[in-house]
Amino acid sequence: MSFSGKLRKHKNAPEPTLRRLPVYLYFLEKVREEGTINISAPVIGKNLKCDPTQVVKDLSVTGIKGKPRVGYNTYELIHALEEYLGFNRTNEAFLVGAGNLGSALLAYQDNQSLGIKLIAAFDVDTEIIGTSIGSIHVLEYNKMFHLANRLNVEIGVLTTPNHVAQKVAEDMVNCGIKAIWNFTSAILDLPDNIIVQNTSLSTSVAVLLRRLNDSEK
Amino acid sequence: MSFSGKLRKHKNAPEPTLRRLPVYLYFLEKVREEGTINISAPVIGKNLKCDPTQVVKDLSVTGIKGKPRVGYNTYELIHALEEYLGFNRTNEAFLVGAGNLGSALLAYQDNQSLGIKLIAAFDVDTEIIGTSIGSIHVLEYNKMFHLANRLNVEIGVLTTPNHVAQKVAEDMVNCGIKAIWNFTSAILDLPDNIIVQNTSLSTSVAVLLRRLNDSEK
DNA sequence: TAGATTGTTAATCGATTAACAATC
DNA sequence: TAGATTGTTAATCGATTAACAATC
Repeated sequence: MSFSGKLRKHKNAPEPTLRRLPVYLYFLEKVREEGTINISAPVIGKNLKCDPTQVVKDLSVTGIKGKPRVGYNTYELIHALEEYLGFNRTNEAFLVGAGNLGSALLAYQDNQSLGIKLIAAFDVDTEIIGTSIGSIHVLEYNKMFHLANRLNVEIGVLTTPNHVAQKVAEDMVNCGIKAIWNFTSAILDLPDNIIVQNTSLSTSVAVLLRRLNDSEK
Repeated sequence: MSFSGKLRKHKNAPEPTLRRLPVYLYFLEKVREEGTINISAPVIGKNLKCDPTQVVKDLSVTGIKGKPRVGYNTYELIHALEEYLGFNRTNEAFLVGAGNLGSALLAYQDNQSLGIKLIAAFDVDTEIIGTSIGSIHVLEYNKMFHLANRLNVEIGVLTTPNHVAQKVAEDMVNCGIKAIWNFTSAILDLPDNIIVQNTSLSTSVAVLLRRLNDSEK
């Protein structure tokens, strides 16, 4: 048995659980707006069409306690989820590649929170450098290196064409970026301590098509 | 033991496997361009940083056979993966909500295949109705019902604001759409036979932030 | 033939589900 | 008090990993 020096505030959630937590959070925010003060796992499960036992288990990772017969306090639960997921911190990020997908993300966050805050966008296309998307200016790519020194940005969003993705990712790492949200199909080869979160659209399509084909026997 | 009438051509892959298959496919296409004729699971594993045993198991769902000492024929494997994933069929789809994210998807598919083909886009905003994004015209939302009768579209892509998502999804179902690729945060309540593939951006962010926080002890 | 790789079967690991005691 | 719900522990289910025989 080992004692890791600093006490863990939260339990470590398995990834499937982690992926469900933002869904609960969105649902709870909707429910709070309707003025609901307490909500139970069975009610959450009914709305989200999932097993109430699993809801209880998932929510337990936040450390929040519910009351038998009553359920959880909506406000407390939202707060605990935001804290657990890190959504209440600023999480500033750079975006590289202000093309279609990139500008969609930039515009998106004006209306709805992503969980991270894009504070600057970079591109090499002189046609879009200097323009603004949402409230963010698109800057010359080379400016990234200079800006990275001043601001202490740890997250990079990669929405470039596939063929430059590896190079840009390496540049991001040199700028001190620790985690890359990769929307390209490129397979990034980076130091082990760098976190790469791949979000390929094909993955979702693959799952959708398969379920569709299976349903048609 | 039951005999299900029609012989299954392929094995049923677990979802984690399914999610990895497009990654193999992308890598193999890159490798084919370089002229590689045969490729083994250990080589794939080394490049994609995953376990060679798992590669073998994953690829086996396609039914393709490799040769000991040699590996798999690149071309055959790509073909089998495309077939298994359904990427070689047209998979025509409607998109509703030609805002930021919607237009990004429309423009995206001009450069790179999504695995599905968006053939029409609909919106209610008179400012964008009549415009073209990529090679697709944005049509008046009400036209969807008429067009759905003529074309036999089974897939709907939902990129509307959250508050209209449920209504649009119901309309899609009434148009005969069987599978919905949902980019909104809305929790859709639809008949059980309708396939809903949720692709929420927050989910990815949640996983990324957690891994980042964990890495910082 | 020797050695590398496939492919299958068994063992392990982890997540989900079920059962039940605690409690409000 | 009775009943509903939490929360924990055990059982099940499924995916990953390991072991090894088959084979080119």
